[in-house]
Amino acid sequence: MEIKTNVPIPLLAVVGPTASGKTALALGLAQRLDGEIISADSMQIYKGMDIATAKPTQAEMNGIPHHLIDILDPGENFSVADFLTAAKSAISDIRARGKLPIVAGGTGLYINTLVDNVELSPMPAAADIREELNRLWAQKGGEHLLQILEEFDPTTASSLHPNNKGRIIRAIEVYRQTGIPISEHVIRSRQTPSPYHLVMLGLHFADRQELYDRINRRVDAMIAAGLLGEAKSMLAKLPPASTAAQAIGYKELRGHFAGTSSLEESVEAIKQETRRYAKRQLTWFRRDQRIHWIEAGNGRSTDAILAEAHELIETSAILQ
RNA sequence: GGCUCUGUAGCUCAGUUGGUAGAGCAGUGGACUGAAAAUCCACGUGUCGUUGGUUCGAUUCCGACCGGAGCCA
Repeated sequence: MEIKTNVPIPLLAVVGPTASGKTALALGLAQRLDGEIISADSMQIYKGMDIATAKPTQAEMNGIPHHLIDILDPGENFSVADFLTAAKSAISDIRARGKLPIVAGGTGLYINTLVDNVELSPMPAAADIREELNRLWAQKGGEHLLQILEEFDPTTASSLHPNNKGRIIRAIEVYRQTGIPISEHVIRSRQTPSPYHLVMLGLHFADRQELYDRINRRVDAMIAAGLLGEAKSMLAKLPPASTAAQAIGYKELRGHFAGTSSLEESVEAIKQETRRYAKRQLTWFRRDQRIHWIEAGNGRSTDAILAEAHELIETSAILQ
């Protein structure tokens, strides 16, 4: 759905690592600014994945409309492209209602693709090509596929490491389907300027350990809230390769359910994987100079964070 | 109290026939365009327990001391 207007669309983005308090901040802002929330989270998309994804409950949502949460069954596939379509459509609906769209979430790729107004070119699924390339990978290895890629897309080939199977295969797949190198697609996708009057807020922790402590505590709380049961029933019905089965909090419990590792070990693994995930998110968001970082640690209250965020938004004048 | 073993990176441990040391894990930094909670890359200086001695040179050999473990009393 195209948004036809020359007037910039106000858009608020709330980003940060997992367990940093994005949900609470986005909710507070939605209440104050008459907004609606668009979740940019690759796992909260799925129904039933509630505890592991720290999805806000109906009560916590407090009447604020949330978009892109619980829209798919866990076995279904989803991608950035699907996110982009759905998020744009949500924005235009929210605008039509005269409300402020607030995109909040930890999936950096989703956030950036939306906020930068990336236009992905049509790309039909090509399971057969992918399968063939996977076979070739198994037979001849990454160097060989990289050489193939080099022939028609040296730019991408030189930026990929031979071990990076997924990206190499994807790059070849794109060229085979469209006749255009993926590096060229990337350039074309960025030609339309962003229609948004954007304010990006990021939650920051001066002390990394404080974030990690929050993560550790949240995992314990998830266990207390029944993560084991949720994980068991999800894993039972999901194909191991599905996106949903890769959620942190499920895959680490496989060993426990199989009896090959103790519950304690599995819980430690969840904590560790969550910390690593947070670190990757920090790397992703750190490079974005547009983000206004708000200190969320050092014992700052939700109200203080909210007040600072509110002030930043007012000075940005996006709500004119 | 005696004997034996042991003390090296945040952790578990290698190693140096004497020339100041390296793996795994943890951790840190980075990349990222249809699976992104995924995937991939890079990064190892540490009073070699302390202190004396021998030596051109000691983390390495010897002594004492301080931790830890075990056995005997």
